Amino acid sequence: MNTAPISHSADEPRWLTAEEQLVWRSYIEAATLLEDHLDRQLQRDAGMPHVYYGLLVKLAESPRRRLRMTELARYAKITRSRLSHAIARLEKNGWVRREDCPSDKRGQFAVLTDEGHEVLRRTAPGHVNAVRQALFDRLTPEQQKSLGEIMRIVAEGLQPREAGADLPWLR
Amino acid sequence: MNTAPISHSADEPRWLTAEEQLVWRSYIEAATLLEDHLDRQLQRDAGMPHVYYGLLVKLAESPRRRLRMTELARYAKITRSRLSHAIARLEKNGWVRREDCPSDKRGQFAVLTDEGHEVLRRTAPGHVNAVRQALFDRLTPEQQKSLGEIMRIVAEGLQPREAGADLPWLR
DNA sequence: CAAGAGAGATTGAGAGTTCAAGTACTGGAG
DNA sequence: CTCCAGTACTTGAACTCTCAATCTCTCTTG
Repeated sequence: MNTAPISHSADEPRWLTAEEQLVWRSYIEAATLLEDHLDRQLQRDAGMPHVYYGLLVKLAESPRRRLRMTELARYAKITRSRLSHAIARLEKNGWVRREDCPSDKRGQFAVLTDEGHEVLRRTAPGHVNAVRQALFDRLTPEQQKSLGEIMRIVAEGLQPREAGADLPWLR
Repeated sequence: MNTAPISHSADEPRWLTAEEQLVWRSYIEAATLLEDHLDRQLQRDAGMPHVYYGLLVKLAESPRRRLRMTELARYAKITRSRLSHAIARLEKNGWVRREDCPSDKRGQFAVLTDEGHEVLRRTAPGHVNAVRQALFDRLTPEQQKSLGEIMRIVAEGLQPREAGADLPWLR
């Protein structure tokens, strides 16, 4: 049975094939479910959404537990605006503190407080466990490796671009 | 050099290995960047976030372009509450209309309007293009296949569970 | 058939995110 | 030194999402 010819004329979009649609659908579903799952887990056990938790982790891994706002935003792949709001909230919780940058009066450091570090220490095991259960425990080593490669490629493709706008790294 | 033995005692959490951390990091980054990218693309070109677009697509694919609220929520992997708010917004735009279910007075159908269908027709090419550019064009056929399998597994693992709470399918 | 458990959907308030605009400062060109 | 384009960060408003009710209706059970 011949269906319409696959002519990729200039304005005829290249629709997703049936297989591609399945892949895409699976991706969307898993990504949605996973993010929701982790958000719930962390909201319940640590009192913050997944993104916020990630910010604390980045800070904990940084020298002197501090990072410039822009840098932290870049690492976390979020906008500066979003980060400002997030840090404001975390500051209210006493988990992060802001500090002026001595060498650049415009600059701010986000600094993980001892209290913030303690929250991480207490909740990290539960979180790792959730990630394992949802992802790693279900995949073969080959699949894990493959997933890493794939996501690295995708992330790279959407990354930095040259500077510009409010989001040097986004678009 | 011997580091601490890898004893998985009951309360000692199984931390992620270095490789696992890299995979997880890549996943988070790619997922964040991708969702943001598509949200921007669709907000700009179609005037709605990615999730809302997905809702219209599901409706368009359904018989008589309609779906019960709960069913639509289940397909889209979101809570009923979220869906209610979303449909309210889409209704304001004139892209969706609600209809009572004749056989169950509690039930509601979300129905795609002609206007809604037209929005999809107009914006689908650009969206498919964005998805291709960000994902499919960068992956080999094997990687695409692999990604599909992986995400299917993950989604399945977080899926339904038995009935209960507000989210029969989410935990 | 009355009672009550449970399903289907919505609501409102609080929390988080986006977008566009604003403030404060830096660094290089003239 | 002065300008000023560009960088660093914040802000407020509009929008979206979550969570805990709430409301209506269905269905089972005694």
